[in-house]
Amino acid sequence: MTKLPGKTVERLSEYRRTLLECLNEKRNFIFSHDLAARLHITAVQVRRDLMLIGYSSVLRKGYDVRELIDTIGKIIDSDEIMNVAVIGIGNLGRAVAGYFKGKRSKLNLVASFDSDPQKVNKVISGVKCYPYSDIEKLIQELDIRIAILTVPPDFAREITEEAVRFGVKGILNFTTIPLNVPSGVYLEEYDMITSIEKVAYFCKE
Amino acid sequence: MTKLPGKTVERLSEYRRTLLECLNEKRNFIFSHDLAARLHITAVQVRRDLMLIGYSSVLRKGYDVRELIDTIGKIIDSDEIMNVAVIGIGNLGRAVAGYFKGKRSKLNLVASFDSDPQKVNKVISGVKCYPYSDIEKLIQELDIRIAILTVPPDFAREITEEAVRFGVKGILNFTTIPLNVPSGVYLEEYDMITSIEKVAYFCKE
DNA sequence: AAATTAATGTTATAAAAATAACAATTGCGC
DNA sequence: GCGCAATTGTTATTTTTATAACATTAATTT
Repeated sequence: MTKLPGKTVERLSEYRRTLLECLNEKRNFIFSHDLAARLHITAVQVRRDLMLIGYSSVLRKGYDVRELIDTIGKIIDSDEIMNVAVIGIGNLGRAVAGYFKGKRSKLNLVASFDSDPQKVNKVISGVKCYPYSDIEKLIQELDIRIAILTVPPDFAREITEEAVRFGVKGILNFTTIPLNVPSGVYLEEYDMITSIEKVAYFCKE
Repeated sequence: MTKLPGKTVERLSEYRRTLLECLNEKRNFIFSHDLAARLHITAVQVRRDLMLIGYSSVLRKGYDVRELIDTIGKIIDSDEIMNVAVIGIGNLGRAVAGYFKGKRSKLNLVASFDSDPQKVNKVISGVKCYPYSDIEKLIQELDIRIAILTVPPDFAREITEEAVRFGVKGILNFTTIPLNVPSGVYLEEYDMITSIEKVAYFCKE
């Protein structure tokens, strides 16, 4: 299938998590407008996204929750497990690592990296921390495909360059340093300061 | 001035930080294409954004860095200092609080809140932590306008409801719980899990 | 069983955002 | 001064994203 719009992918991720909550509540069917209401979007948006992934419900009693979870998984998950590393295990790195704990999914957090000798070789937030000098070896041995970058700004560029060189295919950049990566590597940037300043702008006056 | 597009506001925040770096490097003028290159966007995008804020350089030796910093400030900053609180001072809350440290800007981090008695009444990541029971009093006394929400998911809804009731005007939601707020309150949601799953989707195959 | 209701999938339209096109201005070299 | 190159500000176009419109289908009511 040709690649979906970025925004649709984001929402599919949200739909799935909402649907998993539904299962917890023993809800096996859900209408488009219910799903929409939980996420504060419109029912049309939901139906349009599901159209794009080719899902359709036979019944008119809403979507089959389990079935939809599976369908979304087939679209947005990779076939095999994809390994992830957190680079920089400070406060932010630990927060991110925490999200993986106890979750079984296609995304597997297999390592973290840090320069601090106090952290190296310890298990932090559920994942073992390695020194930066091991990055080459471990990206290859553990088949790490995704790097989550939570290092201090000054390290961001060189660490990225290494990670990409040794085979990482996707980067989620939480540093304030804009990165550039070769084509074939997907980069998603998230800048907290920008988000905070945006909130400030839109709530002033 | 009528409100700018959200994406433009985000970029203005990034422009300003890049320009501040320029000042550190003793660069007093910068071309649109230089600024663009540093952020990995196009020069046209830069010029269009600056057009929207009505900035224009008289010289053809690039933009006056200092002047542009000021101009952007006039647009995206509020007139008076705006006070901010971090709600939930776990790993993520501390990471966010850390960004404010030592930065003098129109955004002032004045408090954090947490339920943990170990944290309450201590200074953590440069900001004093208060118990949730003080939220009403402190939002009013300290004139807190912006809340950054980094609490465990189960608390998100009720804390938000309180914060809004007591006068908060902007919320940056880092929890995975979708919030809804009355009109007049600006809400920006950021979902790390979604970002990670998005990276996984776009870098597979 | 026909009419009504409620939900869906899809096409059409609108709004937002990014990109391209281009005229206008300035600095510079000659 | 004059022409050339570089850079800008702005309008026009394209692309992306969201919303609206609507025909269709299954359940429900009468």
